[in-house]
Amino acid sequence: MNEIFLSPYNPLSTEQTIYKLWEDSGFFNPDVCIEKGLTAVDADYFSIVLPPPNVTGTLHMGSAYMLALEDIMVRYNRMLGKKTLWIPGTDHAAIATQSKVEKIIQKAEGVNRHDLGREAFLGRVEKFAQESHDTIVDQMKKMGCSLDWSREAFTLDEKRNLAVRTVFKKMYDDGIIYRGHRIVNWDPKGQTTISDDEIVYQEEKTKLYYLTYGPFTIATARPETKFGDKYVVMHPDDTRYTQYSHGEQISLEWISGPITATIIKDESIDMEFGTGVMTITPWHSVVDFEMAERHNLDKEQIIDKYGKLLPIAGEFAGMKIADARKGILEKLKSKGLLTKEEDYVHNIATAERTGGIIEPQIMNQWFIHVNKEFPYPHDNMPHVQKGEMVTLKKLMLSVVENNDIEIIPDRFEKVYTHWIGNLRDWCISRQIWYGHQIPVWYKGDEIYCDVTPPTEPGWEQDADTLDTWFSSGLWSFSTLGWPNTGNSVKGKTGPENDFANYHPTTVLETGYDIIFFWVARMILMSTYTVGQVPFQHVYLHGLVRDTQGRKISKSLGNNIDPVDMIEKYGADAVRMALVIGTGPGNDSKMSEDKLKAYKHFANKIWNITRFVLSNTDNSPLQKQEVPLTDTDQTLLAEFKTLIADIKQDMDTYRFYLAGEKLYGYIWHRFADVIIEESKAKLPDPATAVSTQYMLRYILEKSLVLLHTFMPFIT
RNA sequence: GGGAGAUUAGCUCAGUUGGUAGAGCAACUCGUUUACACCGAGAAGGUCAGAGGUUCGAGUCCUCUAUCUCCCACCA
Repeated sequence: MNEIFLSPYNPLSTEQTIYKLWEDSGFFNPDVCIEKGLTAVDADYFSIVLPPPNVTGTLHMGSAYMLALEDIMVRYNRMLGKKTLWIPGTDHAAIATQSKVEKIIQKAEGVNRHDLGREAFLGRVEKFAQESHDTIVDQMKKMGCSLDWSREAFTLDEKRNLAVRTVFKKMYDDGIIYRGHRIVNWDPKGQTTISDDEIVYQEEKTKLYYLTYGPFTIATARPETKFGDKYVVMHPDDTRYTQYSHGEQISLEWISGPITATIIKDESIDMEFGTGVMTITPWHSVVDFEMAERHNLDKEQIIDKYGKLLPIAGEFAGMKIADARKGILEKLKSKGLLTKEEDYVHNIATAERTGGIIEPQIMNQWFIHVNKEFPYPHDNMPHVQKGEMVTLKKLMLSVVENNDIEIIPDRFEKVYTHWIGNLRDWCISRQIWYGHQIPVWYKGDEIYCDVTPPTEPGWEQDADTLDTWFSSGLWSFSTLGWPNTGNSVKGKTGPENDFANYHPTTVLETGYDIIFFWVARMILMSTYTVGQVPFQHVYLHGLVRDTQGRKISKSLGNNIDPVDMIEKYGADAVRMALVIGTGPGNDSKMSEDKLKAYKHFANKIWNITRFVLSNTDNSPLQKQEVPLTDTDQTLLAEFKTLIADIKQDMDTYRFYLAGEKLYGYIWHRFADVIIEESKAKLPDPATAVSTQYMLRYILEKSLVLLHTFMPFIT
């Protein structure tokens, strides 16, 4: 017996050297496993792409949970003999990373990105991203992740950029991507558009002001936007206003003087709210914009992109809207137009990353058309025929409704389909610098879109970059060699054949909080671009919260660094604590008590091993069958039943159960009962050999089973 | 406004198709037996939120109620 077993288990001193051994072995690379005869060339495959962590700093416990779950799946399938690929990578996270670096340089040097200029600023961002990347990779290795580092990817590297440009061009040619003046979510603070999903609503207590608008009374929470309102809208069935007809013009006195207003009848009006009459501001409200589109009404800009009032506001022009409100109210009051005000609670839209208050604006931006019909060009989707007229929405719905993709837990299928139902065109252009620049060039009125720039002089590239989720959406296939997959052959080894061998990926394992951001976008991109689902199963994990059940956030300062926990309790204990007791889709709380318990378990395993080795080391134990006592036969049969049970749990994604059963068996059955009873049987020549065989068998198999959960100690 | 989830031992949470309630931590008693005190043995602790229903049998299925959490939409 190795004398290492004489002292308690020390994870810190062993984990790093063990990870090194794994890396040197090359077994995380499926090609090496095939070369060395560990995996059959024609074996089934199992593949996962790692949800790439944002290069905005360090990993948190939530990422550690994700890594633990995925490594468990990957090691399990690799041990089953499947060709197993787990691709590592990181995400440039465009706006998140840019705003983080902007904050850093603002604080440290008092400069903003415009002071530095595009090129110099991007240099800073790249340096920051590189440092974050290195930290994150180190953290992933400390967690014991069996990722194939030879295939590492970055959402903004050259290969992924080629994939982005290729998809953009294809969508542009198909009319799926279009440029147009449409209402978008403008963040005056970040000076960029953001998508609907990047909006965070915050409750605000304010006033609802009632204003006299000719013969009507209208209510508004934002008097500063009302300068240009020249349409007054009511429900066609509202009996209070039957004397007014659609299109009728009336003259009235408004904020800056007399105006002519037009009556509009629209069924979207809620007769119950306020007076049942409202004026509209199509340039700065999504709902009003849609109404204006329906009736072909004029739209006028009131607020500029810095959040300041335009000349239409008369003496208030140039003022920030928040500053102007008071003066505007006074003016309304003095003109006798303000009749009533009451307390009002509503939600205001803010930008997730900058906290800026969103001001809807009509702008010329790039969009992905989710409702445009086109003939489906691929012929390998089980429930969509080649040539069938589809939309991106239909594709996204079809694969989940037909179970081409299984979502675990299944209640999220409803969440997903409901979200698709409400989906609007996706605004993909961003006025930030860090990201994939849009592959479109302009010369006067001419537009040129291609994978490569135009060769003639005089063309200028669109300055905007793409929403970070555009490149993330391609992740399942951009990491597998696409678009250079022309010679990709199933059954042949090497990265050039990855697409044929490993796509669709087997499982996407990620947090339920990014089902819309990412899961849906990957489904959109993959079914459209390569005619395959991106993954066959989606396993959604919950959030890891702090001991008080709060969300981990920077402002609360309650982030636990997994590396600190690994140093204190060992990576194996961290993995067990994260995985056990938490089913898919459920949030969990991280407590040090739980970590301590699994560190003790690691030590228990250590001592079990020490006992078994010291009692079987010098025995003539061979691989061949040993005549077993009835007792030992029963014990082994019981153990084999457990293995079958655990295998079933593993196959049905119930890792939390499998881990708990292993824990319970090893500690409270094997150690507390079987080993205790063996102490009487070992010295007896009649039972010694059988007992030794039985102990050794259970120990070795237990370690194998436990390896997926606790790879280092086992 | 729409939807989802939770409510089980003092605390944190498991409990897969309905069949005698489980784990970790904490607390209690005993034990320092040559794998382990990062241990073992034992005992204690729950009308499984409440009410009704289905069933031979319900924490598990159905209905309603209460409380909490989250997601989506966002009304001038």
